[in-house]
Amino acid sequence: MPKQGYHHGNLRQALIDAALELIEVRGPTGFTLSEAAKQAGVTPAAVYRHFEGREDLIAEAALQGYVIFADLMDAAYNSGQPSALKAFEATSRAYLAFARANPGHYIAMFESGISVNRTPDLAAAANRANNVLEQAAGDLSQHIPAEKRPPASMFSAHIWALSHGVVELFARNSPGRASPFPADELLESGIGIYLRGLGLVDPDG
Amino acid sequence: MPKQGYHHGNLRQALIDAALELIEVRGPTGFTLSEAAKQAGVTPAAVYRHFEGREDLIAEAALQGYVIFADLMDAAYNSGQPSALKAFEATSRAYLAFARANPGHYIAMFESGISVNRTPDLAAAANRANNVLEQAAGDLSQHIPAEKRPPASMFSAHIWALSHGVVELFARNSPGRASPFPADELLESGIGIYLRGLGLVDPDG
DNA sequence: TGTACATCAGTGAACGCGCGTTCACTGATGTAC
DNA sequence: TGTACATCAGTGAACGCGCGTTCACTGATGTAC
Repeated sequence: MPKQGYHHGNLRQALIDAALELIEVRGPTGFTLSEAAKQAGVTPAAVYRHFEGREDLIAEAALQGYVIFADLMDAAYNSGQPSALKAFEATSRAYLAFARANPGHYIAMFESGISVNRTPDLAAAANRANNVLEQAAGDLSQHIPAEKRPPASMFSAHIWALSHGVVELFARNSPGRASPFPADELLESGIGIYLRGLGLVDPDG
Repeated sequence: MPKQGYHHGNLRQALIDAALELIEVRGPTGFTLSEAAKQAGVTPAAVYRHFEGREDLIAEAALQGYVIFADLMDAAYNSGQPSALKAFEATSRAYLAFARANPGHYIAMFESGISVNRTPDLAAAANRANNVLEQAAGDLSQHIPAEKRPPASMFSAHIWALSHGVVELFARNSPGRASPFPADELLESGIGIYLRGLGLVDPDG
């Protein structure tokens, strides 16, 4: 239970939460440190007790995002085991679900311009998420004859790009850009066709 | 030939060009009207002779982008005729080529937060580009048996999303995110697999 | 061709604003005895 | 349990800055006669 009064109790996390909300609403660069402080009920100067500055606050928000993201992907992967196909499909669904449920995190991670190599922590968290997807793709590609099997990293890059594109163009309400189909349906069907192209699902499915 | 001296001659376009350069370098929100004016060799106040303000300048840059984009897509589509497959593949390649050659335009169009419905001109230009891709997808899908044929708009949304994802994640040097493969190779192979999944190209290709 | 004048694209100074960051400070908390 | 004191998370005032926008103006351009 957070303490009250002069000392905030958990200002650090409150600032991150405020930042996430503002990033979601105002966009990655519309976000201001001062406003985040205000929203947390605190003077802008107080932020400097917990972060080195504006960039550091955003980076921390992104880091928490990557951790949640990697955990989600990992859980999804495991939930589909031992079927390589089910595991793979679950991770794809987890990608979209994460972007939906955590738009602030998603923006901080992918649109804020924060380098993933800013800190070792951040790079590690980002890598962990990437590795889950690559693992899922690798498992699945074992079912393709070795001589016509694309590298797992290419496979996973395709899926990542398709997922990211669906999120950016059709899942967030891009100003003025109407989605022709629900994002999850679009992603699911796209991946289905792609997997058929790899010979991994029934052509008459 | 532009005039010289007190009167600039073609300040309007010079401002748009400066904006495009700055948007490319500084990002969609890092761009400032004052800096664009400075780069065009003019006082910030002069901008208001040609645009209503900052937003209007960005919107104009986006509009020019959509026009170029639609023209490119259209030319690519025609270049592949009468083969539906060639026309389709050419439009996909044109997408990536445009993003590569016109990063400022691309950002103004897709990442600046400018609504595509801001003006009728803008909406029309955006629609024209979209229609080319949808047309190409529609032509191609005629080769799929009608009962297992996805709607052309879904088909084109898949390709658009994949292209956009490749551009965002792997074509621009996303800070700290190394591309596992060249972007064009990634897009080409991804689309190849997708088309195979639709039964539109030789499974042993 | 030369002059008078209207047009209008630019200037430059000023504005109010919110930003990120710094600093000396203060007052609440927690610990030692 | 009570008191003295160290710690440290917050305050609030101040800073310099660049922003977008406005305004009255000026001087170059182009046209009418």
